[in-house]
Amino acid sequence: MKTRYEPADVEPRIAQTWLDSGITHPEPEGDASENYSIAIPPPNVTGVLHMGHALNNAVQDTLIRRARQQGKRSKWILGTDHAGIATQTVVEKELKSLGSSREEIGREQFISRVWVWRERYGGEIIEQIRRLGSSVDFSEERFTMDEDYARAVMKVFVDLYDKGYIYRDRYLVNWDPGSLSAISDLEVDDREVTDTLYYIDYPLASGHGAITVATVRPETMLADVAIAVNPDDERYQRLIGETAILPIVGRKLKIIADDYVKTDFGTGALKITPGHDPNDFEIGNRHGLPHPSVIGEDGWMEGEDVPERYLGIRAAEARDAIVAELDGLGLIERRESYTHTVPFSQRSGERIEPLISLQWFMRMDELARPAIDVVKRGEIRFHPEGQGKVYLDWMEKIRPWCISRQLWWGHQLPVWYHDDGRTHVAMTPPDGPGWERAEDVLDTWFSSALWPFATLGWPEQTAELRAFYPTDAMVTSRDIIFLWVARMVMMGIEFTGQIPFSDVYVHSIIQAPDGRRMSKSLGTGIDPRDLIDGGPRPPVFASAPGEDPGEFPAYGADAVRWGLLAMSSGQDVRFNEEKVSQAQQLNNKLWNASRLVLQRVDRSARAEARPQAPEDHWILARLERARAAVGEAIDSFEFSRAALALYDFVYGELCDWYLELVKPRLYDGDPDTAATLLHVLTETVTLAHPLIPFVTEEIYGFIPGSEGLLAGRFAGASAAISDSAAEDEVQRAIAAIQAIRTWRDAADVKPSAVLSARLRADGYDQTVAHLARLGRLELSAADGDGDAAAAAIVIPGGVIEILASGDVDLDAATRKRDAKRRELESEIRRAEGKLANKGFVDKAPEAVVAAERAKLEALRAELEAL
RNA sequence: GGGCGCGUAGCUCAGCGGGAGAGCGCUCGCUUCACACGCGAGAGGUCGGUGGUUCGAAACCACCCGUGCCCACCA
Repeated sequence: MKTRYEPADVEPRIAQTWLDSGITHPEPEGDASENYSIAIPPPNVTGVLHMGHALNNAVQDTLIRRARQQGKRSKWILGTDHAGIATQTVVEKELKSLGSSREEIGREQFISRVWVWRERYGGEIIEQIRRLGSSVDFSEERFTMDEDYARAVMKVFVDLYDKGYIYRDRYLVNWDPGSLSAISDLEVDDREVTDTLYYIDYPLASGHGAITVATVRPETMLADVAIAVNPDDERYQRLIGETAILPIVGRKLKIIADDYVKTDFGTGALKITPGHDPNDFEIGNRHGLPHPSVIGEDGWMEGEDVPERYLGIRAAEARDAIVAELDGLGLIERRESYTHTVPFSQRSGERIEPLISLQWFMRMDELARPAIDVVKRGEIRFHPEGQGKVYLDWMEKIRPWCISRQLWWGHQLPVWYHDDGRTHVAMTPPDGPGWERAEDVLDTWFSSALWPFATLGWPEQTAELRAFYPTDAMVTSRDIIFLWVARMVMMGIEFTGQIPFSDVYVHSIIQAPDGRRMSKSLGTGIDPRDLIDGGPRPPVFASAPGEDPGEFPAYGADAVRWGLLAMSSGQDVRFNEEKVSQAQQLNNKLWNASRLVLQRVDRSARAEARPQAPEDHWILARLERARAAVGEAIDSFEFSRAALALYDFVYGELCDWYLELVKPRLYDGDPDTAATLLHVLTETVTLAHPLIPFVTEEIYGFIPGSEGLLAGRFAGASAAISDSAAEDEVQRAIAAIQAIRTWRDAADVKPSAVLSARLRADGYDQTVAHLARLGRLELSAADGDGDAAAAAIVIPGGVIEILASGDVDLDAATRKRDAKRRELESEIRRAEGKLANKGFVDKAPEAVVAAERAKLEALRAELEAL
């Protein structure tokens, strides 16, 4: 065993061992109530691992390993998502670089090309997941485009259509001119844009004056169908019901009244263009207005309402031309610069063009109702709780979902249209001539919504489905609660009659160290692999702009996992490398603590708790507390608490004190000590294993008598071991040793100097040797006589008298004693004041008052001893 | 416009009704036979502000200031 733990030497080997052992593949036996399962949020096949995945995986692996330790059949369902737009875009780019395009090679060719691409690169992310140590069931990998999965998707579509949830309609959609597809509200980002707000006069039909409207999109005026004002707006009362003339086109526009119109914005008069604006679309519907269109799906002007001179030019050009024409007519009253937010496509980055389009929609309100109830009733719990409210708020006002996409890569709709206008929706094509299959595919999230059960073989009633559905936890980040989590709940209930999972853990989004989002293009993104195996730090780590940020050391997957868990909380957090480094040190510490034990115990020794001394009882009690603390933290999804509780135990109790106290007996080769140490070591790596699986597995392999893999080791429930007398004694000894060290430092005593001293204190019967060794004292019995004390160190229950020695700076020691006295006096005053307060004594709980009294007594005794 | 958070040591954060904590950084000391990715000791905070509840507030309430995110249809 090396003096340093080298994760790069260990982790890949251990990962392979786990893979070969089969422990991650449970047999599909029993039912879901006794088993444990998690469905992984399927990464995109185009994906590479990012920090979000790393944290997401760390959390799930911690949960699944803990469940496995508790003896449950535990399955972590693995798979990837076909990710419609993202994947199509990547392959299209590749085609473009070859000088071709999807249009050129045609749909069939294109799709087979995507499959080839997927074969080649789709496995990379799986490889990366393995490198993280994630104990997913690698033997069964799902893909949302697999045949079985596709069948489930088709069945769901057909069923929902038959039930009347899915329908086809002309509706205003978010049209993405970049991907040439409709997209859902959730795939849209708002960005701030500065536009020109034009005030345009629309002459009144009466010939008396004009009504002025404000718009940032004059080109859409060709599709205006009305002008709306607020019914309470006194300025326009008399005009309601009148008619205005649409400039350029000459169409008559009725002036209508609608509450939507704000009186304090623009002119208070709003041109109504239902074909190109979501609000106008709603207003138009309320008033039974038509919704003509003047902009096509490609962003060019088209339609019967477009004058010939504007046909076939881009909307942006049309805007300039129309503004020029209006200027010529003297109808533009004024212009204003106007900054507002407008929607952009998340994928293509293009500005959304709201268009009337014939699309497939899904009515959500009825499906939402039971999905709301299960959260309200607490059958599905969100962690942190607040996220449940976010979910409920969204569900309460859910809107129809546009599920068709004008893409090629995805689940093609099981829909056929006939020349004569008939529509056939079924799992199988219709008979006879004249039918053609719908070209559209489904929104990727439609298939993702079936993930927890379609991955287990649904709609077949498979053994896997029985054993592992419903799953237990869903681990995800906030940004896909609506896109994914909500839809899984709705579909799960609708098609299986059961909730798909009982706990939703919403983890942090890891931000760059400077608080910006992590992104490659910003230079803020971190590739977890660079953290694990070593690699360049991104520019954001530079101490000054332009400076070389250097390289990450090879921290290893354990360190990255522990670091991320320690960082994470209920809210977004900034990445800080120190936590990863802290984890590296923890791993190294555990490694070296193991070396201490393993190099000194006999190979025939076996782990068994055989406590002899007070510190043995103490560490066994502390171990149980740590097990309880870590376990409870994991069970309540408080991972940073779990990580830090482990750290505190390993450093603050095991290494700093127990190993130091036990060394003499260990060096003596005492068999009881060896057995107890092996027991403590085994239980420590077991308790740490869900958080840092690699290093603990490696250590476990070196423990004499260890059997099988730690990853498969059963960790029983915490036993109630406690020995308060021993615990008190050791705590007292620790405090005493610390006091001695502090005193020595203040008195300028060389660390190597051994001082003669007398112990005049009670309660150290079994720990006096520890005081002497770790305090570097030559202790003689307190017989009252002997040399005069040169100084006194206050320890719990008495003092240690230091006899005169050239090693002691008496002045410094005196200063130290005086400082201590002042500190004690001040604390005594505080305690006395508190106890003199009638309110405190009368109203505070008795235990609190008693504790305060005891504290005062102890303080007085200490002062007295000085 | 609604909603959810957050402001605690130089930095990143924990604590969430009874004597201010961790890691890193900083200072001093130490080749102590597991570990210098180490060991020991120490400095450093009017817990964003104001008011209130309470015997007692960093914690609970109100308001204010600062800050982050999510949702939403002001042209």
